[in-house]
Amino acid sequence: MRAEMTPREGLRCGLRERKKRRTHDALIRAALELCTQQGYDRTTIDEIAEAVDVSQRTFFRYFTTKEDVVFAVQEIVEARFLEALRARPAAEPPLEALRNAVLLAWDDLGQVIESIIPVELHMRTYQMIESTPALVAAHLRRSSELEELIATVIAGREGLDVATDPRPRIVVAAFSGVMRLAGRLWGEAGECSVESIRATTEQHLDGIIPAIAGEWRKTTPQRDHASKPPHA
Amino acid sequence: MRAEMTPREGLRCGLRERKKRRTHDALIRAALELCTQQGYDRTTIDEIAEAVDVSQRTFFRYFTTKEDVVFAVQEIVEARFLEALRARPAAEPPLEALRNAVLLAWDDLGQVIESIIPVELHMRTYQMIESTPALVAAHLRRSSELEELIATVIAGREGLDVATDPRPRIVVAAFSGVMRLAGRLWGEAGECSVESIRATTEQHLDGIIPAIAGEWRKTTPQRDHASKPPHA
DNA sequence: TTGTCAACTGTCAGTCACTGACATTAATGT
DNA sequence: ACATTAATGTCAGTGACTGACAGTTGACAA
Repeated sequence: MRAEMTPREGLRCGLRERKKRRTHDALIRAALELCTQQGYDRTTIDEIAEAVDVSQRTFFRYFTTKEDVVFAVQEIVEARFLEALRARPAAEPPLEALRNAVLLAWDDLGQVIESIIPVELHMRTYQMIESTPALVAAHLRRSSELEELIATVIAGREGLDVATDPRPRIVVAAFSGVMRLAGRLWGEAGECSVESIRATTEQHLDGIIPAIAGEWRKTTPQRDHASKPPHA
Repeated sequence: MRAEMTPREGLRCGLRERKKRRTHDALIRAALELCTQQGYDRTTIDEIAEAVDVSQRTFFRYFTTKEDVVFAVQEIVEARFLEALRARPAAEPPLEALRNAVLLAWDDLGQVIESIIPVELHMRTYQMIESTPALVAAHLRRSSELEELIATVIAGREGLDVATDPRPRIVVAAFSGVMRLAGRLWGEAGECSVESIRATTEQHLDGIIPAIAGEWRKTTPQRDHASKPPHA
């Protein structure tokens, strides 16, 4: 009985494992498809289970809550980000490493999740999350748990201990806050492409230092919003 | 039918209003007392309603969700903070204004909420929130809504528009992230006093700029954790 | 004071997320 | 082929929350 399940293991396993993985992914697909179409709270677990032709009870054996299935894919993306962060050269200062890791994670997001759901569905899911209060709450809580992991990685890079030095947690807190802001603005903009969220993310991350430094009245915003950069 | 209710209105009103306010406050007190004692999810709405001697249905006429009653007092504190922020001299740069406003808000917190519940109960509530996943989620969501208001105030101070300039939202995002971090660490520390949370808050806010600036290896942490400043 | 109106409340039935217990089915190793 | 074990289905139950309707009680005018 393991709720956790590294997506790319269980390849050399028996029929039982394959079947499990199939229903697992089918539940995700059905849930996201239904929820993005009719709305999260207008979609019942019974509907999702019925779409995959399993009992409601079985759904709850794969996902402990209704929210869980929505974030199943996010989990993979997060793992990817952490991986990218750990791979960053030690010379980069913390905020820069975070920035580069997250941009890299966006870049090869497609390959990672396409085997489970279409990327377009994942993007729609992201927007649904941002527009559903209950999911926003869950998303924020998950993010704050992720922050703890990130802070530990940053502390490791700098040879510090999160228990005695508050700085890792502080940068990560600032970083995560800005990440969420970017995600939210992207969701509101209605643009559904991976490029646009990448661009929004980059733009806001690069705005952190100037914004924190203060002295706004004597400087101009670090990016001109009227002239958007071309999508890479 | 108004769920919102400025706490200090309804003084010159009739018996009906007074009665309503009494049950409203009684529900808050009962809920917080029960939840902090036996835990949030081991406390049912029926229990709370029964403690105040009203029906479960009546509870839901005062608070739309079980979470709402937990955050009823927080709402007052938040309003207080916004008020303090608006009163900050225009000369202060954004982050400094935020810092000073939040510290002021902590200072006269006692007077504001003592009429509803004992401050000590409010502090215990804060810790309960931080140690209850469902409440952490709700708290984060509420905070993110508050962020939007704060960003507007900051933008107003600087003569900017949040729709065109991302900097207000960025500072606020960083600020809120750090605020939450401070609150969480305070909760884990077990210290239940107002002074200790004030001190933790101040310390972490003052760490933002140095932490963001990077170059950690060439500098020392801006505060020594071994020698705590005396409680004011 | 009394009667009418509107607001507040209680009761009841129902939905939905979620859980424990137990029986059933199906894959696995021998 | 058979015993073992994991996956699933069924069922009953809890707790948060909602709509509908009926009963009560303050407010206010006659």
